[in-house]
Amino acid sequence: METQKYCYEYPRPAVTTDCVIFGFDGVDINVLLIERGIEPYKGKWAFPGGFVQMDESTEECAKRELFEETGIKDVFIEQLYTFSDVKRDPRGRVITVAYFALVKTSDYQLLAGDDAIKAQWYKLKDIPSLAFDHDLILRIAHNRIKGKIRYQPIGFELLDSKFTMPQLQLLYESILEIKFDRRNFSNKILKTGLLIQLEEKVPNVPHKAPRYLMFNKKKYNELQSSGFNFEI
Amino acid sequence: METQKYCYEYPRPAVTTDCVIFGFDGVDINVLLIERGIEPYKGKWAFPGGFVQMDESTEECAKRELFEETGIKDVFIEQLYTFSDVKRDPRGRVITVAYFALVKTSDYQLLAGDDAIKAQWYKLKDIPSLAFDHDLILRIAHNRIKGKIRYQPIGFELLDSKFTMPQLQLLYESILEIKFDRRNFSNKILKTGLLIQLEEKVPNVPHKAPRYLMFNKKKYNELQSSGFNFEI
DNA sequence: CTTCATTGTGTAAATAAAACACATATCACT
DNA sequence: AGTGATATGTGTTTTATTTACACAATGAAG
Repeated sequence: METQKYCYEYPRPAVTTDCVIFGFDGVDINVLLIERGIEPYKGKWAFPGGFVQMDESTEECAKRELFEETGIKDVFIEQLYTFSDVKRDPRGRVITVAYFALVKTSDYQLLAGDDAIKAQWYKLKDIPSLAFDHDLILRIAHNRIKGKIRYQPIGFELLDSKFTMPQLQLLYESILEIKFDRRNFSNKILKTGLLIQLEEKVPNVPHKAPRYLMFNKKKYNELQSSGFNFEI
Repeated sequence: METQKYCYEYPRPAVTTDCVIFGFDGVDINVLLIERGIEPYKGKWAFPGGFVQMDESTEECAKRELFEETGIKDVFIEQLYTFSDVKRDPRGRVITVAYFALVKTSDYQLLAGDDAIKAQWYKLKDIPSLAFDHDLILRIAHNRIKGKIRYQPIGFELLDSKFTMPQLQLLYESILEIKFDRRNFSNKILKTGLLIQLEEKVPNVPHKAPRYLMFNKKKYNELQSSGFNFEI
């Protein structure tokens, strides 16, 4: 065929990347999905992603596709897992290297929806059945951030620079899907010495107002380089 | 060219797998390496691995190549990481999915060395500089087993089915590169209920003989399915 | 000035981890 | 047979961490 111009001695699988972007909106954990405009799985939702080019690493590919399909850039992504089931893509042999990230939804503006590609945040608990093996990928990605958030203070980056203890607790609870005792959670977090307590309080609430807190990133970096380990 | 018979509309990277097999010989941690017989890196040592075929997953490929190059089979391997640097292979664009495993060297017989391919165990501390980016892959794999051994009882599988408490402690200490208090280590391990204590003792030692122990795999599976978490 | 909802700050009890001591088994040597 | 050297088996005590739990204080609404 005329268009089949890249030829090799042995057959090669196609290689794609996919991005599982978790976004916290202050209340819920969301996942960034794309509505597929073409077959296979036309009309179904899937993770942003696409084919790896010859001059880019898989990580660069994941970031590029994420930007092209959703308008989101400058995200710190991490490799999740490589999915290589022979039958995972009906188009043929496709291996995908999946990446994940955890961001604050308000930091990013999604592409307008009138495009061929429609990008949208879905609440984690409302995710529909996805294209390809993306249900599996999502489950593995969610497990990964559950493990990660307990040992790295990534949680703080999902809130505004000023936040409250109840907000922080809600965030941890919604990712880990467990409940903490309010008093124990507060004690444990404060004991790390990584939070700066401001005098300012949340205005206009019909009850005792919580104080604002800030994450002490400088202190965290110091502690980290002296062998300290964060843990919730 | 006549042999270039697999053609695609867009260029595709080649996909390979590599296996980092750690082997415990009762004293040291070893790594299984292959001496390369052809360019590039001819004469250098590298991990067993090779090109993914169209009818196999990357995991199946890793196991197949491991068997073909070393004679080792029936190993439980786990995915480590996918390396995709554009320049990581001088032959062209090659993405590799790396796997790792931790085994007992005495369980496996390596292929005879008169073959084109020479497979050999190297002590972890005596590893030479490796082909491709395999130094990097090794470093990442070693960090992974350090983390893994604390949360999964993989250590037990590196010893004979009958082993002693001092042997087990030595194994943990050599992988983790830390020392445990003999009595606390023993208490903690026994408290899990995962060890069966035999009456039989080690013969011909010039001191009080330790009893043999066995790992209670059945009980571990039961506990695991009811949500128990192993931790050292 | 009372009510409601929610925050701030503990303390006591339970559990887990770390530090520590003595009796015992086996071989080698006298 | 007795003694010494070496390493195991089995605790207890002390310390630190985690969990459970209670009451006073704040700010808006009625």
